[in-house]
Amino acid sequence: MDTKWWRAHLAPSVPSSMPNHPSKTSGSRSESVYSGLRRAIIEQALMPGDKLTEDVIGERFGVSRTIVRAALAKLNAEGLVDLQPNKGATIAQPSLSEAHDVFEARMCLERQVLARLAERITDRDLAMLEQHVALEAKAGAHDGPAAIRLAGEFHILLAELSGNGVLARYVDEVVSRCSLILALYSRPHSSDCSINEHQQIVDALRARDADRATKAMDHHLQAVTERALLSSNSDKHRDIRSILDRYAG
Amino acid sequence: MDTKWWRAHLAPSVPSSMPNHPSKTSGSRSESVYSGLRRAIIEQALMPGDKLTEDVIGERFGVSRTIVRAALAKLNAEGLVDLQPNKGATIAQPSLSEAHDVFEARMCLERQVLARLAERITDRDLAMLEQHVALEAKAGAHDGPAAIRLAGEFHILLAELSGNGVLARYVDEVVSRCSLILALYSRPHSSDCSINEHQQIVDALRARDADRATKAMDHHLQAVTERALLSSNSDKHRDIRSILDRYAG
DNA sequence: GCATCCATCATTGTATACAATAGGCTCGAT
DNA sequence: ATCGAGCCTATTGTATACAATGATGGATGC
Repeated sequence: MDTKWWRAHLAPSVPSSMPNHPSKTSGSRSESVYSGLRRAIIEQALMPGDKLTEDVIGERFGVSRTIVRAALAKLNAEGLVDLQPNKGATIAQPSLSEAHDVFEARMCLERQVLARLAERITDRDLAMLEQHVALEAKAGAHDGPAAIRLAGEFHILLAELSGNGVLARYVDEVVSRCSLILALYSRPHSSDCSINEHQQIVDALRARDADRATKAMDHHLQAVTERALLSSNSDKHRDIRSILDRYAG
Repeated sequence: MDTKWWRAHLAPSVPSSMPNHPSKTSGSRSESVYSGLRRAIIEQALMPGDKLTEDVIGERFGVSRTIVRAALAKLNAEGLVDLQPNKGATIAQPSLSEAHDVFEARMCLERQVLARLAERITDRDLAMLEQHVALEAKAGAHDGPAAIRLAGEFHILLAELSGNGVLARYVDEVVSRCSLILALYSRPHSSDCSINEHQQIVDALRARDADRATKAMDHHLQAVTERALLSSNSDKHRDIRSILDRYAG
């Protein structure tokens, strides 16, 4: 709890590589905290229910609470973080009902994405998708947290290639929230099956077969949804610090 | 430019009536600024391109820049406000391409809403819708800025009645952004036609006719979309202060 | 032993100070 | 008059101080 910690941490400049979304809260600092936390959540390093104390996060990322606060607000807007007045932030714990809503919205959005893609997809796009699936396969082998993230990013990539930025943003959001839902309700699944299903979607798109692609997607999401089971972690006081260090880069 | 203005303004407590979304940035203060600005934007009192200076807003709402900043960040996340680093916030000016994306997403989402509603709508829900349409008709008569807002709120109400919170949030967002788009690209339309079309949608829902409802909605949105024309307001330096006062309550 | 109350502490909410940046403006030179 | 260099001011970015709120734990009474 020593004060004046940052002076030491502050690198002279942090030129964050690539602003993921067009929307930015402000400078690159809160963005960096935001994306760090986001990644930690999506890779399930931070688990639903974990307390996100502003001071702790600020300490680990080398910024003041002001910045952390902005990042948390953004994560809250996305539904990844619960923010209770005067009690602070925790990783969101979607109820089963919310989970259902998210999946339904996701289905609806991704159908539209595929409909667009089946019409306008280019060979270059297909190449990118193939490459991504390959990446998934490789990461999936040694089942790192990266595999979880990559599985989601496949869908985000699809949405981005659709060319509709609004759709892309929403898909990004629902996919992220699905990570949370799986963390809460699913057994530690091997995502091998996912990869296979992703490949099928790409194949259908290559054939410009909107119908088959949609079917494949429906089946895929159905499979993911049905992994919703029991489970509930409740370590009252997990120490986040060491985890945050891994994501503060 | 006198400092220490707020002491005078600060009411002892501001028990904001109803938190629109479950997501809250923090306390009720930023919420109040947020919703005030939002309403001003949606009612087209604030126009695309208008500069939103933190100090000015803070002064009018009787809060510090900290609070204003949180509100602006949230509006930015919703796509209603552009936030450029070191240059501040302006009301968003969606490009035609963005406008198209928004409308496409909106169509997709609202179809899903209608599909759900056609199955599960109750008589009580229908009554609420009827009541709302009546309200629209009344407000539309003397064409206040409220009419614009109410037209949008019809769609938001539909989404909320659908029972899917995620869907509702997204519909809320795209509908709001449509206000901006209309402000930019449409002639000052009388929304009488809208009301009529809204009534048709309600009628279709009463008959539990998903198909007819969807058709009506498609037609309705089509009509709205096609009002996209020319126009561009560019008062370089509009004075926002008097407008803000009307929304600071 | 168990519940209750109060003191203490940890944490959040908010205003504000200070630094950095951007844009405008004056002034002089061409 | 037009252009550019350099100050000047308005505004944003960020850390921090202080207040308020909620949790925690220990002493007290039953």
